[in-house]
Parts: sequence; structure tokens; C-alpha cells
Amino acid sequence: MDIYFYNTLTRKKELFEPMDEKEVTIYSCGPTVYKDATIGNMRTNIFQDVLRRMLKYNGYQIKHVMNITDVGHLVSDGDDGEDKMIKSAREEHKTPLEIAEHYTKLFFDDLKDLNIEIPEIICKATDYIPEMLKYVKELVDKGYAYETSTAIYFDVSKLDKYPVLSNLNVEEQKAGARVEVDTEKRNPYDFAVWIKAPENHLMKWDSPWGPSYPGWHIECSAMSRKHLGEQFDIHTGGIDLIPTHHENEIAQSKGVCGKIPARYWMHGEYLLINGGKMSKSLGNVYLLKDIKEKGYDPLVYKLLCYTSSYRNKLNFTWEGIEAASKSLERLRNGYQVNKNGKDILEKEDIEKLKELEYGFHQAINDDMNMPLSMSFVWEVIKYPKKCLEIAELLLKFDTVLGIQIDKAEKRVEIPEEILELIEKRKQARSEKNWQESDRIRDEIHQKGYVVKDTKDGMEISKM
RNA sequence: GGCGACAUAGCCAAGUGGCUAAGGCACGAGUCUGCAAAACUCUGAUCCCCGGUUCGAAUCCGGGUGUCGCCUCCA
Repeated sequence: MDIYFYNTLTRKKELFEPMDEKEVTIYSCGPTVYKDATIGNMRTNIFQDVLRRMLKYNGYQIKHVMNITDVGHLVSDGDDGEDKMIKSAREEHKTPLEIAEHYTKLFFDDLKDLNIEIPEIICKATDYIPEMLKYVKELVDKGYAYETSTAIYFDVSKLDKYPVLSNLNVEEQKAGARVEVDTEKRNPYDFAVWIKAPENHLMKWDSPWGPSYPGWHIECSAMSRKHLGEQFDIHTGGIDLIPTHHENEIAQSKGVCGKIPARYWMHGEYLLINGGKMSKSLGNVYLLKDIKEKGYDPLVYKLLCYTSSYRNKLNFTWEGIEAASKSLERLRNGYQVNKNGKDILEKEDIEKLKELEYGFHQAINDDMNMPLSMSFVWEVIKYPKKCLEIAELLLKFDTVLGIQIDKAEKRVEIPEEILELIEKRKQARSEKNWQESDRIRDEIHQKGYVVKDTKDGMEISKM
């Protein structure tokens, strides 16, 4: 079945045609490991995860590269700002390496909680300094970069066209929108590919230009070329990376390789908090940890992300999380009911289910239309007949959704005192002593457990 | 100032010219139950406003209003 993706390069939905008919190559801009990843960051990772999974659903093998930025990302784009890693290290009284290790671990913990598949290749910027230096040298040799007293700059005027992804109006901006203009720069949009390290700089490497360190964009160009070659299929990232990072990555690639590195550029939109931007100053920066601490399965957040298209802004509210939580519970319950179901499917049932499966497939292939795909999942869940075949179809869907639809209620250890109360309550109920029965139910509730009366007896779960 | 996105039932949202405008959550009604919970069934919108194109528009065009984002680090 055909796959269509929205390509930021052309601003259109396009038929996806990978370079290789069996394997799809993807490069994703990963985290800068100097602070906690927010649920906003995770939305992008979820989008990338769905991309991998839907390609696999379509029979492709994946070679997916994600970088870990542990050096070179400056706090301001004026190329004179402090390196983020170093700033965090100073503030937390740790070495940059400790900072990177700490936040890298937290990042992968979040991915695991969200049941996000780990890309085939993870590369840390600091492990590829030689490749980056080589890249910079090539840029200089080919006349695309020049040296100043502080850095090696990319000369954007050497390109046939500079902003190719975004609609920045370079001419307008030249008027001096940038606060600090480096007088040694030839063009306002020139950016540093390699930066000369000041005296006491913590992270620096030897280079033909003395002790120095990489610019932010060079790592992705160098590492993607190393692992995926000069051109690969898909490049992903957050929408905010379009105007600076990806624009400059393309510039570098055109300089050295003469081509745009990826054929399809896909960007995940922002997550909004209560209708506005997530920001420290508003105090609305949420981490996955916050969702977990409220007692929700982290996958509830993943399901919440499926209520909207990755290309649209999604508004995060706790009401939304609660709704998604209910949904997840019902989906999993629906799976269990089918797993234990004994209905026999007739020919017309099989045809109907095939239709729903087809609808699901079409939805995910249409630029990953998850809201639409979920409507097919629900139709399968609510199908009048219940049986193992349907459970298996749901499992198949879950290879794309990754919400662990087969996850059963946790078997919790019920403490002795609760078991005693349950016995007492059974007794009271058999005597139709409803007052006592309700009193005990309240007591159990206060001790942190929920009791439900079903046809087969009482059901106990932890709150 | 420049660029761009969005506006569909209480909330989250799909839909990009044509069958009765998906789906989820909430609300309400009901079945079940001693009650509660859970589960299941049923119930709701003519698509921000105005004008235009068309046999036909939520979907295309123009204008207006509103919300948000980017242009500085940010997924």
C-alpha cells in the first residue's frame, strides 16, 4: 500500500519512495543532554517512534540513527554564547561528562517508559570529533567556510539558495534584527561550524585552528554522512529545528556533498500547555515523571498524543490525560475480553474485520493519521463478537501503536489485613447486612484498595 | 515590523468538493446491581463571521474577527 508523508521541503504530502526498496534510512535529531527532557520533547520522540513502527508494519527494515548532543550547542545563536553542557556543568557542580551521562540515562528511561523503540544507531557527538573536523576541513577547502579570530564560519552567500526549508526573509533580516553582529562575519546568517575555545573552556579538542570545539550543526552532518551516506530517506526533528539547525545542516551538506542530505523532512509540532507555550517562566514545564507521579501509566501520554496529528499542535491538559487514561483502560480491557472470547467468526465478520484492518492501514499510511487510525481500533474493540482472532488483530495494531494493549492488570499482592476485611465483607453480604458491607468497603478504600462486586465475586485492585 | 499555523459538538479531535460531518473523554438516559463501581446500549454539532466560485463547500477564493507560534535557545 502506498505511503504518503508531508515533506517540509516541498510543503506537500508526497508519495514516499525510499531509495532502497527494502530498507528505509532515517536520521533523527536527538536530545541535547544538559537538562531534563520534557513531555514536549517526548512528543517528538513518540512521533518518530510511530514513523519507525508504521514503516515496519509496511514491511520495511529500518536503519535509524539518532544523535546525542553532548557538546557544542550554544545557549545563544550569536556564536559567542556559552556551551549548554558547560553551563549546566557549572551550575550543577559537575563535569560536562557527568552531566551528559546523567541526562542521557534519564532520556532513555523516558523512552523505555513510553515503549519507544531505540534507534539502531545512537551516536554521541563527542565520539565523532575526527569526522566533524574532516567535514569542517572539506568546507574550508571547498571555499564554503572561512576563519575569523573566533571561529570557522559557513559562508551562506556561497549557496545558490540559503533558506530552503523555512521562509525566512534574509534580506529583511539583514537590517540588523540580530542583536549582536559579529563584525568579522561576511553575512548575518553565516554560522559557526567550528569554534575556537577560550582559555578556560572545559571541552576542547586540538585542531588546525588550535584548541576548539564543534558548532552545533556540524555533528548531524558529520554523523549522518558517516552512518547513512551523503543522502538518506528521512530526516526528522521538532518543528523548531527548521529555521536554524536543519537549514544549516542542509547548507553544510550542500557545501560538502552538493546535495540536500535527506529527501523527506518531517517535523513534529509543538505540545501546548493549557493552550500556550510550555516555558519555565510560566511554570508549566512537565516531565514524564510528573505524569507517572500522578499514578498514570506513561503510555497514557502516548495515547494522548494519538488524539492529534503530529503536524498539529496538541494541547496538553490534565483533563486530557484523564480521558486518555480511561481510553487506555478500555482498550486493554477490550483486548482481554477478546482474548477470552469464544465467538465464532462467520464469513461476513471476517470481511468486516478485513475492512477495518485495511482502514487502519490506510490511516497510518496517510502521513500517520493516528486519530483516524484509532477510530478503526475502536471499531474493532467494539465489534459485537469477541474472540482470539480479534485479539490478534489488536496485537497487530499494537505493533504500530506501542501502547501494550495486552498488558493485563497488575497482579498486586493483597496484604493479609485486606484479605481479612474481604472475608468479613463476604460474610456481611451473605447476611444482606448492606450497612456493614458498605462500611467495610469504605475501610478497604481508606487503606488504598478498591473493591468491585462482579458476577464472579469481589475484585480487588490497588488504587 | 516580517513569516507562518490554526478556528469543527462541554473538552481532545478526524475530515481538504458530494452517501446520514469519524473516534475518544465528559454529561444525560437506560440495562445490570441491595447500593456503588465496572461493563454494555442509547443520546448531541451544519462546521468563527461576511461575501464569492460551483449543480453541490466544513472542505476552493476574497475580506473580516479571534487564538497561537516563529523571526533569540528550545522537540
